[in-house]
This record gives sequence, structure tokens and C-alpha cells, in this order.
Amino acid sequence: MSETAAEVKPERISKKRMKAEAMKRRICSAVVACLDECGYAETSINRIQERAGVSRGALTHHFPTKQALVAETCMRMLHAAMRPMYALKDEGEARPLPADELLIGSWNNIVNTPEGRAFVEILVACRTDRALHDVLCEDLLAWDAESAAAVSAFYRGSGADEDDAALLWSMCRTFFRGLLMHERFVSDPAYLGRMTDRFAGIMNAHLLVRDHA
Amino acid sequence: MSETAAEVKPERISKKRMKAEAMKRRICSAVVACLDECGYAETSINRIQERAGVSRGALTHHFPTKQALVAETCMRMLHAAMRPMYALKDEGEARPLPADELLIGSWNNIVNTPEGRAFVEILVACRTDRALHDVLCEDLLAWDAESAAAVSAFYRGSGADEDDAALLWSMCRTFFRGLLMHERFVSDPAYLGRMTDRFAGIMNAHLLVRDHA
DNA sequence: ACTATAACAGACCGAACATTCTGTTTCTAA
DNA sequence: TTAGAAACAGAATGTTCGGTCTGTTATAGT
Repeated sequence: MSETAAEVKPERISKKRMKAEAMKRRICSAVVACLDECGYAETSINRIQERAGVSRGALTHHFPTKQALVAETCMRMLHAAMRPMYALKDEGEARPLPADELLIGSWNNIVNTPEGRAFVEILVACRTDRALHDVLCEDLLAWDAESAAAVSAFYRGSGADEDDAALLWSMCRTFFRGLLMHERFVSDPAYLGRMTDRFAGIMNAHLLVRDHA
Repeated sequence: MSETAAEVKPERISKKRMKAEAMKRRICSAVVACLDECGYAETSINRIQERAGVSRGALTHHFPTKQALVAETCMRMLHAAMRPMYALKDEGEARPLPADELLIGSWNNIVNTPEGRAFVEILVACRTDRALHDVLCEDLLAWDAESAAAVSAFYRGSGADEDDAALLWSMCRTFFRGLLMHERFVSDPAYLGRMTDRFAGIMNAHLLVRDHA
């Protein structure tokens, strides 16, 4: 059991593990860039290895299959996207933003980014790649639930249901994902801004900041 | 000029052209099925030919490249999706549905179908495939404009802008596209229905049936 | 009836694909 | 200090890809 030996002294961050972690991060960054720029279909192992500037051996050593590579990249992205939300939570009672500002900020800083676009590529791939879906489904559902819980803590919905805020928030993320694939088919780039503004304005009347009673 | 000879007597529907058209329809149907079930990445020419039950020669004869095949499939889908809208227009002043019914109907009969899912696959592919994008962009923009015009004829928006109805309609289609890629990641299938209902309810207050003054 | 041509059929090709494999280096635990 | 294992490196493999090419058959204009 070599792994138990490794678990015995986890406080010791070995030089080996640091290098391996750096390599993994480097590779996953290349995956994000490739997914964003080339799409899932053209994100081949060859392209990733060239983009990351690593050898084929390094890639296959850390990620035995392409699905493992994409899955870990996805989870790293989700974890990174969740971090600011935790930071906000820990910061205590800094009053939450109005919903429209939250939405515009989310669009600009989270969704409409290389990571956001890469995530959409993965989501679409999951629709038809059962193996990839099975690897990610559980974690994605958990992430959804976490995200919904975080929003529900600060916002309430205009509807009757107790979980209306979570439903509305899910709808917002759905809209943003759809917007990403519409991006290249608007004649005027400003039109995207009009859509996000209009949408945020409408949702602002339904996703309301919770009173801290 | 063999083509002029063909143009001279277009009223004569030759047996040859009918067979060719039937073959094309058969192939494009297989493309839709493959895109829906396997996704763009796994929609290979081999798979299409097997699915359609045609020879490689037939495929390459009618569609020299894969992009031509996907592009024509896309345009056929859009044309088919547009047909009921024209039929509605020609039918005259049959009062339009309230927006929420229009939306739920669109989701069930147009978006959440094999064709709708295939269309999303194509849209996502266009994001990173410049050649495919260039072939389709113009037609897709025209289709968007047609769709917006058709909606504007019967509906008005709650906002100040003259084209608010078109903007709202575009937002609705954006939302539905996003919903398609969320489909496999909801724990309860009924949740999708809740999302469409809630969304339709919200939009119903902004997308209003135009008075026939 | 005849011939030119569109409509197929299927073998073939080089490139690229994901994966496996055998070396070589570097670190770590004993 | 020294096995031994993890971290790489890169060649090799068999498959599948999109596209081309040469035949064969059916049809349509003359």
C-alpha cells in the first residue's frame, strides 16, 4: 500500500508532488484554451500536448484517457468558479448585490470567459458522451445544489415556492449558457449587452435580496 | 451549359431529380439523427452513411465535404421549422396565442426535438469552426430576422424600444437553447417543466399580444 | 436508338487519432 | 547510500477520419 505511506505524512509537500501538480495545472490550462478556441471536437491530445508544451508521456502519465483529462479539467474549473462565492460567504454580512448587478457581473466575470466557454463545450459533449456524463454527473449536480444554496441564502424568489430563488437562479445560468452559443451570430456585438441588460432587468423583479430579519 | 438546359424546363420534374432529392432527404435525416444521438464530434461520414444505409459514393456525390453536408442539413431544418409560421401567417387573422402558450408550444414542438438538439450541436460547432460559420452565418442572421419579424407582427414588448418584442423573442430562444444542454443534468425530469413554466410565466408579462387596431 | 451525363457504388489514400509501450531521469524513503 | 517508485520522454500501433478516385448503372435529350 504505497498510498498509505503517502497519506501518513501529508503535511510534507514533496518537491515531486509540487512538480506533478504544476504539470497538471499546465495541462488543464491548455485544455481550457483548446476547448475555448477549437471546440470539443478539435480538442485532440496532440493539440493539447502541443499547446501545453509537454511530452506525450507526461500527458498520459497523469491522465490515462481523454475523458479523465476533460473530467478533471472540468472539476478544476468548477472549483475555481466556486471559490469567490465561498470568499463572499466567509466575508460575512456584506450586503448582497441587487440581482441585476449580480447577473451582469456573473456574465462578465464567470460565464463569458474562456473557462465559461470551455464549460459549455463540456456540457454539450456530456449530452452525447455517456462515459463523460457518468463521470461528471454526480459532481455537477452537487455543484448545482451548492450554487443554489448559496444564492438562496441571500435571495428569495417572487413566486410561491420555497425554492423559487434556486429555480430562478438556475434559469439565469441556463440563459447565459444559451447566450454563449448565440455569440457569433449577432450582427452587432452591442446586441449581446442589450440582451443581458434586458434579461437582468426582468429577473431583478423576481430575484429579490432577502431581508436580514 | 448543361444547367441552362435543365433550367429551361423546370416544370418537368424528372425521375432523376426526384430520386436525387429523396436521397438527399434520406442523408440529411441521418445527419439529424446522428447529431442528436452522437453529437457533432462523433458524427462522422462513416456513421452517417451507415445510418442512412447509403454508399460512400452517394454521400460524396451530393455533398462534396462534411461542412456542405452539415450546412445543407441545417438549412433544411430551419426551413422546416419556419414552415408552420408561414402557414399561420397565411391563415390570416387567427388571433395569436398568449406568449406563455406560444413558448411552451415552441419548446415542446420545435426546440426539444431531435431537430432542435441537432441545431444546437451545429450552433456550438459554428462557434469554433470558422468554415462552417462562414457558410451558415448569413442565412442564420436572415432566419433570425425573419423569425423576429414574424413575432413582431403579432406581439409587442413591455419595454420602450420599438424592437423590444424581437429582443424578448431572441431571449426566449436563447433560454431554450441553454435548457437543452442542461437536460441531462437535472435530477428530476419534471424540473425542466418547472423551468419552462416559470420562464413562460415571467415572459408572459413582457411579451404581449398586439391589439389589432 | 444513341450517347452524354447525372446518380450512384465501393475501393483506396495519407493524415490524424487515442492509446500502449519501452526507456530514462529524478526524487524519496529507508 | 541505495533500491524503488513516481515523473517524465518519445517511439510504435492499429483504428478511423475526411476526401479522392475509378468504375457501373440509370436516365434524358437528340
